[in-house]
Amino acid sequence: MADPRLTFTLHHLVAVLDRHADAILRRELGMTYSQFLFLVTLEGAEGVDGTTLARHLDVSRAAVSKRLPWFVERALVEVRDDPRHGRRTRLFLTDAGRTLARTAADTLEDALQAPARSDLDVDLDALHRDLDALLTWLRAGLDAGAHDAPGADAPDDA
Amino acid sequence: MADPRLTFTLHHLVAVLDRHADAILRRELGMTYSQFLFLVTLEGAEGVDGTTLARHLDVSRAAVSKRLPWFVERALVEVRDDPRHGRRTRLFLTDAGRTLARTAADTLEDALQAPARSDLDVDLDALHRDLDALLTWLRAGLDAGAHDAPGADAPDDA
DNA sequence: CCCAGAATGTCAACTAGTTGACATGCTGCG
DNA sequence: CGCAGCATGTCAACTAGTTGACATTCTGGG
Repeated sequence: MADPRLTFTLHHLVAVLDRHADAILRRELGMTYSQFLFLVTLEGAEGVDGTTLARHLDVSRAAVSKRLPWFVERALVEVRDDPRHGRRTRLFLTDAGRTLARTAADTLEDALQAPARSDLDVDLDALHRDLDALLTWLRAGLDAGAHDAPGADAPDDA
Repeated sequence: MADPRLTFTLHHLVAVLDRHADAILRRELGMTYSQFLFLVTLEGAEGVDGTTLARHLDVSRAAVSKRLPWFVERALVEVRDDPRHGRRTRLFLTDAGRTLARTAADTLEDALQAPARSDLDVDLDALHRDLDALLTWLRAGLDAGAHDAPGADAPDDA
């Protein structure tokens, strides 16, 4: 990374994508990109507790704890007590939450990915495979070389 | 993006890269990844004013304004008045700042990119080309389709 | 020349995350 | 059983950004 351009391109790309997705969702659905991420992530892991959702979102437990009331007030997410564990809660999408997550996903699909697949001369699937390989390699390297570097752990989903 | 996995992989990859780079720099040089970004970005644009540096960093003017004293106190960055413009300042790396930026870049190179090039079965240059193409396409699409979506502007460097 | 308007750096108030501490509940070893 | 230890959710304090407002400085068209 003495030549850090690949990393820079990645950062830039993510920033532009996020901004664009955020603008679309705000305009079309009055929601934020990170609200979308929250809902979609939960959709893919329904019934998990807060700790697990935090791990899926790559965010702290406290962050999830602070954001939850917003979704509950709007009846997008339901928090149920775990009957087997007084401390733990289980999180579910309501029907409205699921519908919103899917509508948002479709909106982004139509606005971004579909156009990209049709007019861009890049094989997105191959690209995705390479990025995945890179990610996997990185994680392996981290676990191996990092005696003192903590970072995220618990290979539970990815 | 009804199938948002490419975006997710990108986010994940960037997060892992940043965490790893941050850990390395903290351990080896007692500095933060975002401090490194600040220095490297300035190295590539020496003499710019705060507004321009903010644009290069993809961050607000206020953010640069708040961070500058930290670098100046440590004699890594020098702020000179622009003789032609009483309000504007021009920003330069000191020798120490330049040295630190380069050491940090080399450290990351050794720890990440070099190993990746040697044991990873991914063509990083091709990957970079594809990401660049995607980024370029995205930006073009934004400028074209976004009547109301503001976003960043001023095609000045990238 | 002059003044409307834009650009610059900074400030205050806010936002969404972090870490570390805590009370509480569960688990398993003796 | 009992209790040491871990996991869970939440809180307070902090961090690094944001936006919007501001004073100040420059610029350009009458």
